[in-house]
Amino acid sequence: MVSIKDVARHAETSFKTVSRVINGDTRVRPATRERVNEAIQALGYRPHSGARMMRSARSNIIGFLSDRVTTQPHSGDILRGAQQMADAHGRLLLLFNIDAEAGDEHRRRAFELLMEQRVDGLLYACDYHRDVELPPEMQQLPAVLVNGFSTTTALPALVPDERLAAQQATRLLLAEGHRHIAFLAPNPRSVATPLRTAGFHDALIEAGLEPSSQAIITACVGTPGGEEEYRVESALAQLMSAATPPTAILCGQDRIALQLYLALARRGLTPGRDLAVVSFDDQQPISGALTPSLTTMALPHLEMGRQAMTLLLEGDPPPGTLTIPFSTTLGCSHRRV
Amino acid sequence: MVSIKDVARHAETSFKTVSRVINGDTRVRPATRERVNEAIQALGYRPHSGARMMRSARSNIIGFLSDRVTTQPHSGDILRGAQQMADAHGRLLLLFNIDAEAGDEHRRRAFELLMEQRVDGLLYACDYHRDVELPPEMQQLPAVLVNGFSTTTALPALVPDERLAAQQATRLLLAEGHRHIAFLAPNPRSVATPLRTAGFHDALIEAGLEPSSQAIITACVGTPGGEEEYRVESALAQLMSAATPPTAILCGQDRIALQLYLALARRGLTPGRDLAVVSFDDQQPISGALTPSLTTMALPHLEMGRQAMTLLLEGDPPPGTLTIPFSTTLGCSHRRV
DNA sequence: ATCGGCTGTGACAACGTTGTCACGCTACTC
DNA sequence: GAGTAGCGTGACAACGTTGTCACAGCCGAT
Repeated sequence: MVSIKDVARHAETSFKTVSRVINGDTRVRPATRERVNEAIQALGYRPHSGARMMRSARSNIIGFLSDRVTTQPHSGDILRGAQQMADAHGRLLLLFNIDAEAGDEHRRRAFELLMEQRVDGLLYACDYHRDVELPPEMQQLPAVLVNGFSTTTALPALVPDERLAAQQATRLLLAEGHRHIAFLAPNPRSVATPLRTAGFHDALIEAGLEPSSQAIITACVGTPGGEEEYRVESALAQLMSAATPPTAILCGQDRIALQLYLALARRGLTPGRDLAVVSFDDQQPISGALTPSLTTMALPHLEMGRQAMTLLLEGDPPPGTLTIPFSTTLGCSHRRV
Repeated sequence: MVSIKDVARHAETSFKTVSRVINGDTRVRPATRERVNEAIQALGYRPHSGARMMRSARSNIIGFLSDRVTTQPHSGDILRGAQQMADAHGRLLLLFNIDAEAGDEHRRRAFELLMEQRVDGLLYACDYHRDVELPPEMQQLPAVLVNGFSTTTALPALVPDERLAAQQATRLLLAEGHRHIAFLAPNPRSVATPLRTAGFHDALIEAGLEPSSQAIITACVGTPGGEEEYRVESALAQLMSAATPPTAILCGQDRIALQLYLALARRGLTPGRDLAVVSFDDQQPISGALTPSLTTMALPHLEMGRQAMTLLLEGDPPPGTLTIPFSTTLGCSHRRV
């Protein structure tokens, strides 16, 4: 491998001057600088990050520890956002993904390996919004938690603003004139569920409606096997047979919306025409394929990844949880009946 | 930061002996080894990868250059698989994701940055199965291409076996007794489309059927805007109004299957009961939410990631393209009418 | 003419680690 | 009892880079 000394020899100067050129030191005569740059080109010289690291005690590498990320579809957007901002700051991302099956000691080892690489900071990303128990040693370096929060550690954390999103989604339906809105709630064990329910309530109260008069049905439950089971067909049957059936349905997840689309189709009903539908998540494979197009609150995964990295690199992030708003993906499904 | 010399001082030995202990050299007296290990624990010593790198000219890091991976849902499984095997071999993954918007010079820079980190090898992952133009400098180090192939470079490559998968999927339907099978083909501009079509033909011929008598309809076309447009509703109408309507439909993509489910529901038809349906990809958000459960040929993304990394680390992979079989996700939708 | 400061350059040490070589000690062979 | 082999250990150099310091040459101010 060609080193800085080879370049110096080729450019007929000292290797120190080459170092200066590489690091943009202004105190190099233009002619010398030119010679050095030519030599670098000619020899295909690449600075050795290891040696740099040793001298400067910085690696320009950020560790990305992901807790089952990429298991859930599209949560990889966190990674993508983080990568974008890391790149913008001239950093690289060292990835370590912990699979669901892996135990705590695996996570500890992952952390250890990243530390050996002398990463300058750490992002810890969760696959879905949840409370995560972090090993205390994680406080040894600047770290930001993404898509999760930690009650045991005082780390800055970024989570999606579930409550606000639910409020916004409900407002969309209220603005279309709906007064009977049902909520098909996701898995009650999910952190997001009570928050989305609360946001639903917020909007109703704001509109002068009585939350208790609106139907909330749990449409997804976890099975003992860890799988999730959906009960949308029966929920819809229950809703439609009520004294005053809803004219709009807020789905707690795109998967629920998908099932609702199917259940409606079986009844000869079309979302956005016979019944308004709004959903959460904006999972592309679903939201991009449903017709009529689904109006859904898009999880800000990309944005969280970007902001987390920015926070880590620019800010001196205060401990505490920051909420990031969803964005609204407007389709036709929420339109006025 | 605590160094090897601090450990040596604490263990009352030379720093060289500490180095031996760390590197598992057997020629260290057990008592000494014990002392050293205690010192390492006590001081929280972590070897400095940069220094190691400099001495050994190896980084134990594999570069993962991804061409828009994580843009497509679930292609992140390639990353996950690669990570699994890298970990199993004691390597770390340095990620660089190139977004769709980015130009060629961005990719070149990404490569350059990975080289500066002295990665021991490189995985180049595509978001979907396609031909990819690679910069020639990529041949400077061991590299494997995943989910794509390169006609301009002689690199080992791994791609999903589209043709075989289509044949297997079709066989499933034939085994259920179907003799009239339609194929709703994906975007004709996709590399997978002709291969899946060929596999469909293979199975028909194998079963003594005349391919030309089976309907093939393109159900997805690219729009000038880069988006994809689905035409499943009209395709189904066309199929069902034919003289001999199909009793089974092979969908070229899960997204098509999703639309087919909806179109069938509108007609009061149920997949797996009134009409057999088999699909490709196994995109979790769709395949996990459709009822009746979808029978679909699962893209071997995880497996490709694993094998690519294994090839890179263990084998001396020969140039050329290797095909990896899909796995079959059995649902109810392919069942006998 | 002398001095002080600025500019461009280079010599040298240091970062933390591993490879090479050599040393002293023990245990075995003849 | 001398020679030899091997084991455990340490001294030292080297990896490629940057930080510190010094020096030579030039300029303008005194």
